[in-house]
Amino acid sequence: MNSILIIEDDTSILRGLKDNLTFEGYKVSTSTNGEEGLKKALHEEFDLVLLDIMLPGLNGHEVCRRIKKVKNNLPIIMLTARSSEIDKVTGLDVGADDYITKPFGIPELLARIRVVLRRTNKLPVGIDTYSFGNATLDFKKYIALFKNKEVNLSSKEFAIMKFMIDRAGDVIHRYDLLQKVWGYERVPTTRTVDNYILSLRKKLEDEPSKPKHIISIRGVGYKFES
Amino acid sequence: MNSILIIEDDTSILRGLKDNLTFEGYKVSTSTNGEEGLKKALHEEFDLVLLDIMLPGLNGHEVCRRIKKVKNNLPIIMLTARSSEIDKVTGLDVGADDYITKPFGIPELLARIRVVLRRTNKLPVGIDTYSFGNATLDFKKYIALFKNKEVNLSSKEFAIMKFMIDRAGDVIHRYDLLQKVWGYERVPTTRTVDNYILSLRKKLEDEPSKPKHIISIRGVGYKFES
DNA sequence: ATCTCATTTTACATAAATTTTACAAACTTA
DNA sequence: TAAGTTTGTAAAATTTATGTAAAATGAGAT
Repeated sequence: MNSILIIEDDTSILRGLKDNLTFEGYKVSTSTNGEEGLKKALHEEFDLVLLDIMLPGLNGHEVCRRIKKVKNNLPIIMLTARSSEIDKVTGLDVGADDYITKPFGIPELLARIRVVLRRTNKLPVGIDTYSFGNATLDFKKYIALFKNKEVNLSSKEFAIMKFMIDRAGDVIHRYDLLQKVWGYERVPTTRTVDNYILSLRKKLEDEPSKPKHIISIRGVGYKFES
Repeated sequence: MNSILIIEDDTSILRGLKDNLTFEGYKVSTSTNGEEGLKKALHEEFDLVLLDIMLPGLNGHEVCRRIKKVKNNLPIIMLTARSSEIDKVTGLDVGADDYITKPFGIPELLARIRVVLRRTNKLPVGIDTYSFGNATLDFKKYIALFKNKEVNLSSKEFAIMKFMIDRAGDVIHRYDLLQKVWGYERVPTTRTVDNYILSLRKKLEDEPSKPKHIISIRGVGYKFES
């Protein structure tokens, strides 16, 4: 069951959201002001935060920025009032994963929540090793085995594999990889990605030049298949 | 619910439009001048823009051009006072999807809106595979099957199929295909399109020379029919 | 400071996609 | 039917993306 934290000062909207999300099977926790919400987000464990931009005290942008500073991987969807001139660019700039404009329908919100959760999904809790072909990766101990022999993967290589394995079967755009693995600002030449792919293939594929798991989709990006 | 942005400086027309469209169930946002309208169009999410040509400051043509430059797929219907041929032509030239001449009746406007929205409708959210005849396309995984065997489609071929399938049943002008799939600047010989069509038929039709799904409309372009 | 390793950039080769060209076939129109 | 278009088709020519290795850069550790 996924847990969601809602930070929203309008109690009628808050109640509506909570009821709907609870009904959908999410574990919901709420907060009506920025400071408290931030504290909860940082100290408790959530899978997603719904964050209103207009908040008394600490505003949504600031809360978002501070959450992301500490918990970069905690996904955040911003709720913005339609009449306000807030543009989505600044919202996403601040690190939010998505935004939705009020008034919004619950189905739309649910859809976005599913997308974000899916996108940021981690390996099932408790399991932090993954095997494919002759390779086994332990994402907790940062140990990689190939044909039962330890091979050295850098932390970025682990990050890439994690990202791809979490989305096994989906085509991953080069751009997404750069955004999500390398971070926001950082935009190295896209060839960097290719070189990592090359290196990972060398380390984890039986025949690096005929990869079975780390596959190119020309014109788009790469795909991991177990 | 579809959202519409109206950019119109005459406040009485604006009010009338807004009321009518709201009543019809659209989510309506408005703007009375070019600059602001442009900003909204670019930074917020709309399904359609109604754009007056005569605007103080930035005129409608210019707004249209700039919107299309960034959001090529955001449909725009121009509202024009003069019914001169010139206006129509330059209006469509600038990238508008349709135009309507004042004074117009609300039923006519509604009809055009429906047409434009229908035309630009994408595959239903969450569904990213599509089947017809013996072919199945997965637009997310970039996998194409024909008679249950995987065939290789390039990313551009996928893009063309996506474009046509989204408009299934509509005749698609060669020119549109070039504009929308290839982008603005890029204008290869139209024979390029034909060659892609040829290639797609070979890959996805039972009898490539007697296509059942990817159909030619002489003098216009092509049409996809499931 | 020097060494080591991870990371990024550069450069070039190669494979694949894309575009152009050319001509045949089909259709339109007068 | 003949002339003029438009489309089908294959193959050649060109461009672009990716594979790949090696050099340059940077950040820590000794």
